[in-house]
Amino acid sequence: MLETQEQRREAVYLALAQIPKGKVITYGNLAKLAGMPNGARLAGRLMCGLPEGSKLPWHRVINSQGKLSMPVDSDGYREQKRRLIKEGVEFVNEKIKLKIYGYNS
DNA sequence: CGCGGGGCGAGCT
DNA sequence: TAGCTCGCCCCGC
Repeated sequence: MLETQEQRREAVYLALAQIPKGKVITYGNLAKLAGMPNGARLAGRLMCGLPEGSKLPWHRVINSQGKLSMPVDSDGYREQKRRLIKEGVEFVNEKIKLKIYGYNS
């Protein structure tokens, strides 16, 4: 199970697809849900390579520090933050309150 | 086949 | 809280 990268990719996508609107999940947790206890970095890599038109809520994926894992001066950062705020997620000093918005299965 | 680096994470100082 | 180190896994050179 989860032998090929395609299977792992699917697993991560499926896990990501079940994150409800208004919630966020960490890379590590996402990988975990996908059946990869130590695939946090892989999850991050997959986010990088996500297709533009993908309906997946990639913006709900952040790092364990409750922050967006990319340069604050990048467009991607602003885009992700904008989408999250639009879903009702609060930011405090560029950080998200995982305690409240964190997703847990 | 080793090496360095990355949208990570946990632990220590 | 900020920085650093170390472990994991995947990729490109």
